[in-house]
Amino acid sequence: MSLLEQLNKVQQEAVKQTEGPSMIIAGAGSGKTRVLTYKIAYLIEKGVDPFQIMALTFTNKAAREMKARIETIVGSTEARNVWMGTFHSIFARILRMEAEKLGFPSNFTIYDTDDSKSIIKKILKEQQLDVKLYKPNQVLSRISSAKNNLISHINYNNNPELTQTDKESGKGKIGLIYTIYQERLRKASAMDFDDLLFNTNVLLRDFPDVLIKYQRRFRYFLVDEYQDTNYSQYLIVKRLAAQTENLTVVGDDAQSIYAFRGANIQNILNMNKDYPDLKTFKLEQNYRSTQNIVGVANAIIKNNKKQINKTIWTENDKGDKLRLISTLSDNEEGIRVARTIFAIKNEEHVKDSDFAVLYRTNAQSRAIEEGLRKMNIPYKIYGGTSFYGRKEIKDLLAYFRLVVNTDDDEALLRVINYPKRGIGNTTIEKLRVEANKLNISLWKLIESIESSKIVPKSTAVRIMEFVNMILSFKIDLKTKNAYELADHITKNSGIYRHLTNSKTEDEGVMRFENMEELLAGIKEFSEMESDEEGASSIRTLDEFMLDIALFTDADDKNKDISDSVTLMTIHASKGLEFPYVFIVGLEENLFPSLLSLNSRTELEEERRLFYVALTRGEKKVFLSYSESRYKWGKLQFSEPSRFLNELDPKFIDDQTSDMLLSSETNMNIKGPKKKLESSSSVKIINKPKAKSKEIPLPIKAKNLKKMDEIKSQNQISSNDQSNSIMVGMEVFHDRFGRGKVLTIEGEGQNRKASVFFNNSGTKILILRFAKLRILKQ
DNA sequence: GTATTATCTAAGTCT
DNA sequence: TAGATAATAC
Repeated sequence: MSLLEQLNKVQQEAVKQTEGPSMIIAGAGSGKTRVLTYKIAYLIEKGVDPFQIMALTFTNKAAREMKARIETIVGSTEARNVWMGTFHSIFARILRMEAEKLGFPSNFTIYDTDDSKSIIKKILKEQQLDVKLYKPNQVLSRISSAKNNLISHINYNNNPELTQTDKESGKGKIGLIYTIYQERLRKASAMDFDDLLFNTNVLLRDFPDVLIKYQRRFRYFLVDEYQDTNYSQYLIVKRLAAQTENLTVVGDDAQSIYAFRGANIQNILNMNKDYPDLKTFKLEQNYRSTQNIVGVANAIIKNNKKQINKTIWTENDKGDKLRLISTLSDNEEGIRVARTIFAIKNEEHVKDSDFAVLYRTNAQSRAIEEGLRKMNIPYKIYGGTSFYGRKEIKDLLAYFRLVVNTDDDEALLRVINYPKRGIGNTTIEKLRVEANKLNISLWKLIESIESSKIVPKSTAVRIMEFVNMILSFKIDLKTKNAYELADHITKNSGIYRHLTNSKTEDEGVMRFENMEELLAGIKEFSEMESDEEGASSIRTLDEFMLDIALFTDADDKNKDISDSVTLMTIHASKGLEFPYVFIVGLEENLFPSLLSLNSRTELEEERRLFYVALTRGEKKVFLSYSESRYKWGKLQFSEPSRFLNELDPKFIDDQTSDMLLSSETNMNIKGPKKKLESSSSVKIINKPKAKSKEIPLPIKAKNLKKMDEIKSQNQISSNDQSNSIMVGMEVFHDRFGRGKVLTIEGEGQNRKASVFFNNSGTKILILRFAKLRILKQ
């Protein structure tokens, strides 16, 4: 079978081991995804019904990619029937089908972290607890880890160990908060992320018939990134697979980086205890990276004590040594990264999308972004405030949520007075107190607000208008398609008018466009054919809302298409690969994080994180650190990361800037080291001074000053002809030779031309750097 | 009830 | 620095 021929020996054996429990320990870049997809394809070709296969991945993106790959092997009709997705999305789907058994409606809302946090804050207020002591994030993570270990609020309060710990830290009320929190979720017909897994366990534990149903339905289970599963996920898999034990888990203990979220590495280490006849396969050959990269990564991970013994090796080229970039400030770090990318692009003729910049924290993206913008290099950021995290998007989605599930208190509170309709804080507070007293959702209270005497009559009228509006939307839920209804809601709720009015300023324009983008997305969804069996012919808004809370930025399909540099956290980069990788911010207290230095386990997780980052690289890896960095608006000095000391010098090229620049750009950025150092050190010292000078200036003058700064920094070479180049001219480029200008874009610094060169095809050039000579006007 | 201003405090990673 | 919340004026 040709399928197997594309795999190495161990990979083949892993694929052919279809029956019974098996574990694949897959080193970084060893073709893990390949094995997983081929195994699924192999099962299907062997005659297994795709409906009987469940494949669990870590991200939606991974699921989508895997599905696409399987499609190319077995065809789309077969591939589409495999149940493939994240734990959260797959089990949300099952929970919706079985919801009433647990006392939930099938259209329950999934609360995201913001919703959860806002509930916690309200509870703290009601209970008059100190927000500084009970930090919402901490409370939430305590609750979350309880849930991930399947400790219900009842068990929590009955667990002396847990309650004792809370008391000792002065937070004895966490158990109570947990209880109230769960009540609120229940009242709102909502589940948070952890509940999706927790309640799946409850379902499979308390309803044997349901368990049997799914055990019969699914005969083959495959779990990707098994090292990052938590107890809750582990138990779901164990329960479902108990019947056939046709379970394949794939993972790499060296890449376990989600312990903070409850991931338990024991799940992988103890596999053979749960399954005595477990077959284990080790994939140790790396197909991704150069020998140098593999060598560095191996040396780094050796510093960790706990790990499964394995040796990653590669037949790939030796490759270049890893390069170290050292800068004086975070801004300079951004510029240096950008310049290096620019130089490599020119030198090696590679795409923007061949580059990734990886960092430990999202906050680091800004300096990098600035650098890239200055060099006109397109980039896309994954994570951070995602599209769905934007205020205007959340507001609009809140309307949709409320229409789907009127008990969704968080959604209601978001929109009851947005846009303003005269229902202010005092009223809302009254309603909340009353609803809590009656133990009902806000909607149930306001539905019959007229007959109660909670608020003055004029306010009650306004509330009724709101209620009727939502009800009028709800009528159309099953008759209109998602887009028609979404559009209708947007226009009739006042949101459309509100955003149109705010369009006068730059930020307003963006919000308006975001709204349009969301609607466009819903339109696309409405026109898509449903792949559910027996689904009705129209795709409705409640279908669209099903797992919208589970979508993240990384799932944005549009991002995959554009040719641009990728910026993301190392966590988000897991499973991905790029020819050129920059790992930035390698400084003590940043990477490893200050918060990880208390324990060996946490430090080892940071080191695994570094390992993951290194092993993303295919051809070249750059490591950068800065001697100072802005944190909380203040300049902080930093020392190089301890991880840099762990690097084996024989893999490292420690000549910083000069080596990085190609001859071509070198001409433009002549003597960069000296210039940069002096200019940036001046910048650091001057920063506070400049600031105090700036304060009295009116805003406009301040902006002008900033523009000047940017301009002067960007004045790398004053190329005289660059502005006189026009479409149609014949030009000469030092490297590409003779060419013809096809189009011109941008102004001044940003002026770009696409030029067709006789020898090397069409190139987009930034005129400021390209040094084109005009041959013929 | 709403708009504007002042003050506080937070940034660790994600479904 | 920036977003969230509290305080203040209208």
